[in-house]
Amino acid sequence: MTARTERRKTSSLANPTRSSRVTSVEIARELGVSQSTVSRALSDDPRIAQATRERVQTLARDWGYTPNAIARSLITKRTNIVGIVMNEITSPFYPFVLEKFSKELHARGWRVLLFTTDAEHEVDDLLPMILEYQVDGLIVASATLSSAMSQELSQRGTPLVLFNRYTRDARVAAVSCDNRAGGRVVADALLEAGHERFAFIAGRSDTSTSRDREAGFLECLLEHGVSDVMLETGNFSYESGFAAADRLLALPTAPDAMFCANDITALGALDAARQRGVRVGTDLSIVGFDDIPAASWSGYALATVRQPVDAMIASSLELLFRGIDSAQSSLESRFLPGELIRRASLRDVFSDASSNATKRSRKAARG
Amino acid sequence: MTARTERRKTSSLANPTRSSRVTSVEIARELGVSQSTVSRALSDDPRIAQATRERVQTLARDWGYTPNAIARSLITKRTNIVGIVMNEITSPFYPFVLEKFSKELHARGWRVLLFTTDAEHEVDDLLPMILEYQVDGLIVASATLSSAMSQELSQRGTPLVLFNRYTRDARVAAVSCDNRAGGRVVADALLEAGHERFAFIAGRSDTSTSRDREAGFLECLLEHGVSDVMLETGNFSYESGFAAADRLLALPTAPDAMFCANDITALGALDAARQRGVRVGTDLSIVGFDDIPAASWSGYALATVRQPVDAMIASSLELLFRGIDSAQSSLESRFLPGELIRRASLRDVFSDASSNATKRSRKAARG
DNA sequence: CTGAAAGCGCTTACAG
DNA sequence: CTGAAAGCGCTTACAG
Repeated sequence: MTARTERRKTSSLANPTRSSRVTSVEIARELGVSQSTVSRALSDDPRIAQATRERVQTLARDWGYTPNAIARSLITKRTNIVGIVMNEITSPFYPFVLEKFSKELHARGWRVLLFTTDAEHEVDDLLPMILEYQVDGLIVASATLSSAMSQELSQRGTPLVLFNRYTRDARVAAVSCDNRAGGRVVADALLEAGHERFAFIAGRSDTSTSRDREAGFLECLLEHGVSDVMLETGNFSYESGFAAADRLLALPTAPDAMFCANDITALGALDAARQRGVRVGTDLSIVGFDDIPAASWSGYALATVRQPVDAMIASSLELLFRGIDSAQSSLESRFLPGELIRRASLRDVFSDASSNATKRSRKAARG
Repeated sequence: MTARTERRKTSSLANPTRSSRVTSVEIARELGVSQSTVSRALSDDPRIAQATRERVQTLARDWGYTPNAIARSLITKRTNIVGIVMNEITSPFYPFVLEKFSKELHARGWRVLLFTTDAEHEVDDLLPMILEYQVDGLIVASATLSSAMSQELSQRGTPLVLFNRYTRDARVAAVSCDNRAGGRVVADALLEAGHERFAFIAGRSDTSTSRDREAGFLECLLEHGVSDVMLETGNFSYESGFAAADRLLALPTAPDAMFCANDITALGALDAARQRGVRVGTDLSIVGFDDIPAASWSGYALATVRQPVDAMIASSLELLFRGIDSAQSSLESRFLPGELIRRASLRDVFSDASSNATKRSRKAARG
């Protein structure tokens, strides 16, 4: 009792003269045991005597001992660090992705080393610095790397998962929203609402997300006999959506339905329409993609395709950890379906504006 | 020439039988030099002969050698890792903060270990896991930690900088937007525009940001004889801003000027006003805080106080690195001034609605 | 200009 | 149940 009280007095907080970082050797010396015993006691090795374990753990707590993960990593050859490379982190959708990855990984005892890029193909250049830190796995979100680099990773036994990107290379694991199917769902909904003049406002054309959403949209329209779709190109920004919609609505035969490559673009389009006095949700339907918070703001009420973020994260981590645990990566590409969220910017099927005739013919065509 | 060609053939990419991670020892063995020489050649030690340096560097490149930063960290007692703890990472302002910290740190050769929280005071619990990884410095954004924990950090010699928070504790470095001054600037602008019935919509009341913005606002109004300010409490969300503004505008004597604790709240308030047919920027001025991208969208044109993000980041890193380089933290609190961004949601001083009489009396009072 | 050696702080067979 | 020892992959005095 007295002894313990005394030890508490020499705790790192109370005794600034002691070395600022306690090591297991110091604990061992103080207790007259070996350093191995300290290590084992702290990792709850069952072979250590109950009494010893308690003495060690108590002193460790009192002295504010923190195990050195760097030293541990060196000997175990495992850092418990996952690298996350994130492109366009400031685009509204990705902070949620990052937060969820971070939460999930922390909950499982993993740490996140973060790298940000603002160009899709910067990843290759970042890779050396990432690898220096011996990450046990790597997630690349909204960007890709060369196949030389992904080979380098598999060489080293560092699993990689692409998030919202994929490659033709079958040796890369990837999880993505099914953007093509999402585009189809939107086309279906717009056709069902009786629309006839369609437009697509693209994001950056070098992204598979935008291209696949467009492809699915056009493909489905074509299957329903619509081959003439107005195309505008934006860059995923509000301003580009605004400008593109403005150009479209100035046309002699303006579209009555717009699908935008992402929500931000759609919000810009929506404001452009409003500013021109076009009644969104009646004269014009606008649908976005992502379901960012602003889409559900009552000022917008933007219909959109919600990305299944939670499932995408879970899937990514499953693939990643399968690679980490088994040394044998499982190189699937997974495409998870988005969900159409109907809001006021999408004309209702039963509204006056969508003629009953049109509706019936669609139903017949489908049935 | 032949020799070099041959070596290239044994590169890690071409030779899958070799160990997946090359070490300096393997390079040394291959070249018949000591491991110390390899280490020195790779770090461009001037004492190494030019020829040796080149042989080493060439083989390292060909074999895809990546130095092990974990091993280096262990011996140098420096990880070159900065921990960033970020609260409310999905609030639109913080992704920009994180991106800039990340960019700046990478540019200087530092890495970022990311931790996210969704409660202000979670940081204490995270600290042990952060410290295990021997971060050389710690940035805590939009959250605080107990003084026991900040003492623990200074004990260990790990510099800490609070971002957008501060403590009474003079032993903690902190960089924040001058929220109080920002609140004053808004009060000034609203008074100048001739407003008379003021409201403040708070964010979470446990945050210094919201409290300081409110304090500056009320203080300045009081100095100009306005003591009766309507107060509503939100939680920094769009919905809470919408609801609060809706309540305010339902009052018999509704406010003609609203200051909101952040932009998101203000956007909600703005939409609530519109929905009630209130002409924002004429009958009612609304001012936010942050200057997130949506504030400048033409659909909103929200006046706001722009946080000087770049300067805040630069300042934080300056304090952090001063602590890292000198082992003697410099424990300043810095408050950087925000800038009022006038947009359409703020009634113009010279508009009809702000009576000349009012304007003159303000000017006289100030002159 | 180069090498042999110590050592960072741990984990983990191996031996008792 | 515990300890002595090896070793992870580097950096860096120290010596020549």
